[in-house]
Amino acid sequence: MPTIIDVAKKAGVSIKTVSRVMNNEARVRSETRRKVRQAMSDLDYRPSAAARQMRSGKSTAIGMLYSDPSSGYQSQLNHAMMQACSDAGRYLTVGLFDETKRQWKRQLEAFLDRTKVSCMVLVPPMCDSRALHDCLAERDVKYVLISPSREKSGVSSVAMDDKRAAREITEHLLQLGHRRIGHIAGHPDHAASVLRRTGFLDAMEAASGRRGTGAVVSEGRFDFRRALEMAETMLTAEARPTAIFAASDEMAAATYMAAGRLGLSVPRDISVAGFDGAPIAEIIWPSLTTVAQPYGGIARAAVDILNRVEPGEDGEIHTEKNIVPHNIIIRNSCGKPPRHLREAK
Amino acid sequence: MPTIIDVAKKAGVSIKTVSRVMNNEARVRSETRRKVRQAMSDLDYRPSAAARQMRSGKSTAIGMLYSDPSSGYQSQLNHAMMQACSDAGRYLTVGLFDETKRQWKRQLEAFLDRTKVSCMVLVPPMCDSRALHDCLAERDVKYVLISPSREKSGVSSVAMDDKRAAREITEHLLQLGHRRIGHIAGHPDHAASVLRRTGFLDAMEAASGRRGTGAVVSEGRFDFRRALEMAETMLTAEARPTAIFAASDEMAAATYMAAGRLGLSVPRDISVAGFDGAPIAEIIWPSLTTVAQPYGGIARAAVDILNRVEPGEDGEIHTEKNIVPHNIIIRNSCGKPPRHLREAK
DNA sequence: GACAATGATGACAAGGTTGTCTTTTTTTGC
DNA sequence: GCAAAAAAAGACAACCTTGTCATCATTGTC
Repeated sequence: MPTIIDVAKKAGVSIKTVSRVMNNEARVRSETRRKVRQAMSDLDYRPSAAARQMRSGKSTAIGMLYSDPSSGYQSQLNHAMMQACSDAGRYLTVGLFDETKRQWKRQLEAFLDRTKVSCMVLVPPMCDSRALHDCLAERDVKYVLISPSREKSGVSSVAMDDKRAAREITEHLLQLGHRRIGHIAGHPDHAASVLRRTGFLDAMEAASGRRGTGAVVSEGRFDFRRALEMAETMLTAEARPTAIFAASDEMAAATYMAAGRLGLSVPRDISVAGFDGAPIAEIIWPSLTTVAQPYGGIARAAVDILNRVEPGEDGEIHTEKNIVPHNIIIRNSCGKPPRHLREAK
Repeated sequence: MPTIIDVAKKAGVSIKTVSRVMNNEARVRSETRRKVRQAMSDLDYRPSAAARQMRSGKSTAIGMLYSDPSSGYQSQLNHAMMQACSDAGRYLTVGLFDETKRQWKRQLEAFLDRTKVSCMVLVPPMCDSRALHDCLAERDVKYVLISPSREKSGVSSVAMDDKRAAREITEHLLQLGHRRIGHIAGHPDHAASVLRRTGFLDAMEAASGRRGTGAVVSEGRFDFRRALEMAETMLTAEARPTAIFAASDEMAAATYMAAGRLGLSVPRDISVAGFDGAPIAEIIWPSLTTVAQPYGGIARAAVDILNRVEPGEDGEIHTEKNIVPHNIIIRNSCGKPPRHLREAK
């Protein structure tokens, strides 16, 4: 493996100059810079993370805390972050973190001491903890929030537009001819749940001209069993909806099960749409129309922001709120409403 | 943060001696060893990973390759490994790895060069790739296999006993009074599928006295839709089974759905058991009786082996095949067979 | 044309650990 | 009780990078 010394020899400069070029310091002639860059790529040189960390006391890795292993959201994001870091030539260091425990602060400090990370990505629900923010600020760690419930001044964030996605998938159902649509909402404490519900209601209002018309909302709270009950209630009601939009793919799967119990076929008798783009959406049958969370885009944006944060570093951090575009994935779970239930426009 | 120098001063010895104690080298008097250990814990000293890596050119982290992000198995194991490493005071460095791509070897070498890991954990399906083994051996990387299809001499492995677990959960169904039991098997290429099917058939044979009696096996191949079809076929057959044991929790969920469509209630009309202990098993309703893969135990055992491999290192590696005990989780998806379908003992 | 100011580059130390070699202490054998 | 051998402990360099300070070259000013 070539070292900085090899590069310096090859470029005919001192090692310090190579260091300057690597770190984008000023005061290097562009001609020299070019020579050094050339030598670096010729030798396929990669700086030693260990040596850098030793000198500066900081790791170049990006830190990420991870609380709930069973959460599909966190593991998907984890994977996307690994990919994004890898693509950007950086590393991801994940730490297990239980924010509900008393000693969370010690746990966090141990993580920071051991890994020496100087920049982090905060995911829900940790990204909303004020105490966590304070702790990181105190130790001078830069961070980016992913899908926070509320923005924080001076801190960049990355998120998808939940409200708009919910509106769009509802519009898809409306376009198919559905006029009476149920929504199984997530847990009201999650910011995303509220946004999705609002997007749904907005679309219904735009279609009917009046808020609430044709919309049936119940709280599934991201809980399979509860969603199962809610869906059963909806589907046995007098004027049952012809489509159900669930705020998560799991709850959509529960809706499938409720439909199955009642002898209703998806999508012939009842259309179902989900949200998340979870693996289960592809797995279950018929495959589920859903909103794919742009995990990859979110992760790339987060890494990108952290990459740009470093160089400036003179206090003037450019804060941004990044909205990553999502995708509606049309699969086989939505069709036209059954003829006898179609309402006049 | 205290350094090795602080420890040496506190213990009244040279830094080299502290280093010797840390690395469990011979030639240190037990009295001295004690003093140093005391000083280390008094100061809450942690060696700097960066400095160590710089000196030795090797990272102390444990490497792990990760291919399929949507695989619940891999993400569960990933989490368990993080936990186990954290408990053992080590780090986990994961790399994304696509063994189907042509340039997998370059990808692997880049991973090794960049991370400098000297010991790794190989998970299915990578752990069965002979080429991968050769590549690691060539670069002198120690590794442990997790649930390999076949053992490799000179390499330790960790696994659960799939056959026995399948036998046990089948026995549970037999004890409840079921005599005609269906099995939806996994993909025949997976070693685990074959073991689970064998365990099932063994239990059925032990109960009935003849191989195959009362057993209905079909191949679900770990595919939701296929499992749905298989379950439907089983449940509409003339002499339908009163219980179905699926080789994965997902396929068990498909069985729930098939039952729902046919108007059968779980567990009143049909008992269902799964395998894996996936999050979905807790989520769906009724909650699923299943075999919990001992992810935590497997990860701990793997880390443990790697911890012990290092010190010896004098060629004589103690190879072991480690079987980690599993747990059958009894939930609410299995009951007695419906009265009219019970057969005489 | 001499001097200062600025820009570009280099020499060297430091950071925490371990390998090599050396020195000191203890044990063994007579 | 002494020499030799073995065990225990230490001194010092090396690993690769970056910060500090010094040096050299160029430009601008009077």
